[in-house]
Amino acid sequence: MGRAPCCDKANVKKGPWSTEEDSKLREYIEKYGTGGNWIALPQKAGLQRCGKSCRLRWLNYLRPNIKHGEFTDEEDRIICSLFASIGSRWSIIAAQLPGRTDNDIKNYWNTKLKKKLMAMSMTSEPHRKPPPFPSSHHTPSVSFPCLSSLYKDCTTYQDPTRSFTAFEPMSSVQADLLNNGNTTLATNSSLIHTPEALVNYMQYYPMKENFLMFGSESSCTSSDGSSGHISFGREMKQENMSHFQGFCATNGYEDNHNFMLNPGTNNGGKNVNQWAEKQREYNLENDLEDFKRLISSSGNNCCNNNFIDENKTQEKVMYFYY
DNA sequence: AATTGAATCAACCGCCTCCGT
DNA sequence: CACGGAGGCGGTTGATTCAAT
Repeated sequence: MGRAPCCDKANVKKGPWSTEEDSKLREYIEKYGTGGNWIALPQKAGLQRCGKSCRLRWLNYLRPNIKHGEFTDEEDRIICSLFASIGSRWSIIAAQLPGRTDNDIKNYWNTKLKKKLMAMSMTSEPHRKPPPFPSSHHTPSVSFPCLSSLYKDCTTYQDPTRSFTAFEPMSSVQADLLNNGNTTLATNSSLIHTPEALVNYMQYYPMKENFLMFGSESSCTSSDGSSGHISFGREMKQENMSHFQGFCATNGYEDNHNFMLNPGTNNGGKNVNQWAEKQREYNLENDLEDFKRLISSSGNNCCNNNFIDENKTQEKVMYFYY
């Protein structure tokens, strides 16, 4: 037996809203508010609609200050940046764009922006190949000295075309992004911060579910793990953390932060890194406030936010996947 | 002008989370 | 702690509009 429906499906109207219905709903809410009870609202307002439908209509269309029409370049940039940082958390993205609804942004992304970015990428760099696997002569130009040592560990890399096997593809993405010639990459909290970088990433290394990267592309503290911040990917639940493998690249592998993995041992040419310590710090589920701060700091120099200790120079990046 | 396929976007569905009991 | 109801969310659908032929 399934859950009880939220309303009497037989007696509610579905489909597009008429102007009369819109008027009724708008007038009622302007006069009485929602009363904190959407389920009861349609009856009170004289509407033969499901409460959820009323809520959706109000939030997405009728409420004041809703912005319709073309998205601006700035809005595009914000959407790209946040999508790269948090994935399809449309309500959170919408919260950063006054007047825009999650539904709007979702539709815009799915129907236009994604294609726009792809087209932009293909037009600007039609010859572009997947980022080559980095070698010792392919050291990132932006301050990321740790990557050179990281590359040395990537000896098992076999197929540069697809998939996140071991650690290497992600590091090549990282290197490519950093070599993208885009200065914002080095200063903002989101590594994939520009449309071009995002497209480049998506094109060759499609986003995997449950992928998350910790760390900073810029200076970070090294002693307590407090500098690590979510740079890219999606949330992961704490109960899944034990299934993660990953690595940590720092200037000194001896570090053992509470959110870090122990450095991988070389096992027949393969890195075998194990989740080693506490897992709490950067779980989006648990740290919504930190996460919000991260979002709100997007676009600011990372040294000004709470996640970065500007006095420390050691750099690190962590990738986790499963 | 008619047809057809693509694009758009409002709305729905079902799952998850939160909160009161 | 368990349960149930309501709100919230993201994915998907389908009607409508647009563009190409």
